Amino acid sequence: MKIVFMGTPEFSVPTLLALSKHHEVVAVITQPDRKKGRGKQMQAPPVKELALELSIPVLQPEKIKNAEFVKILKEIEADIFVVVAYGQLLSQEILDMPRLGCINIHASLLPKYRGPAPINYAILNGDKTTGITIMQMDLGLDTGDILLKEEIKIEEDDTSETLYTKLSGLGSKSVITALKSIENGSIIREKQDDSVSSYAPMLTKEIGKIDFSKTTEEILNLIRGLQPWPSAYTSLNGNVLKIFEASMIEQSYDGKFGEIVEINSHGIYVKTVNSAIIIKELQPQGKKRMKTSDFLNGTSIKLGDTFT
RNA sequence: CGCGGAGUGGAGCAGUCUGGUAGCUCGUCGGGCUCAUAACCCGAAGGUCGUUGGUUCAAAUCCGGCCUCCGCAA
Repeated sequence: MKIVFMGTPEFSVPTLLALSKHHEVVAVITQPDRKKGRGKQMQAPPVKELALELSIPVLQPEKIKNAEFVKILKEIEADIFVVVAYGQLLSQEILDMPRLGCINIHASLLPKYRGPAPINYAILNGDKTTGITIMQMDLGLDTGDILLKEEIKIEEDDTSETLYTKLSGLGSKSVITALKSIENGSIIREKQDDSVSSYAPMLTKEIGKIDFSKTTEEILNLIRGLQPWPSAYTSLNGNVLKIFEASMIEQSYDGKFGEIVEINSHGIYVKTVNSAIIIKELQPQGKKRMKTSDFLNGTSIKLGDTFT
């Protein structure tokens, strides 16, 4: 099939790669290069880099709804648009443009976790499974008819980072399957049940602040669910510490919430409402991410110090 | 030119203000102790102090350029 691909971040990359092997990708539409990072360096989206490697024409409209650009899109005369984390909303005019409409990969089992941060919220809420959904796009935000769903287990040691990779790979396989069914007419469209839908809003820095008066499980989910950004964080003696890896211990301790109740070769034990978390990997302000044992070699913290 | 922190043996840090023998904790290697150990004791190796110019009798330390890493903000 003749496909126009729309996507931007790393998540979209495996799908573009898979499509390029099975179909004719005639154009890649991605967000414009943006200033990123500390300096002001312009950076190309990951999808653009792959597209250039594959010698597929890249288009980067500031606004895809722009009349001028819509005209260009139309002239391409694609069979279908495949959209994966593109970052701009499409108009009805664009949705209607290709013969087979537009399909989208979403990283949750819709109608659960519509919106921009489905992977993170699956972990934050302690879900045991999640998955990806291929849907026929409509004007709403992730409200289109479901074409295909694939479920995947969330492992104990999964973080939003590892899940991101898994789901992005799964999505790239599923979209090929879905396209096959679309092509031979065997696809079945299923309406979403709005009454059980939920929304996963954009992440903010603020939600990463660890509240040690919560349970150990909740805190560990926070740590796992916000990687690699925005990260769970706390502070000690006025310095911000990001926490990257921690585990639980089933034992209750005396002391204030957030107090260091034990330090040993396993890590730093911090009291929570029901037990303690053991911090194993962290990152002090201005420093690199490091193992707790390394951190302890150069810092003088002691029992009774409290994270706030 | 967005704000700020940092580059010192393999790791994490101190020393830099107030130039003058390179230090701490851990790891590594050798030996000892122990039923045994990630524990303890003794000893050893390992660093052109990011790079490059300058100031000086003398620079990790003071001054200038460059490179790299990171936090914040976007």
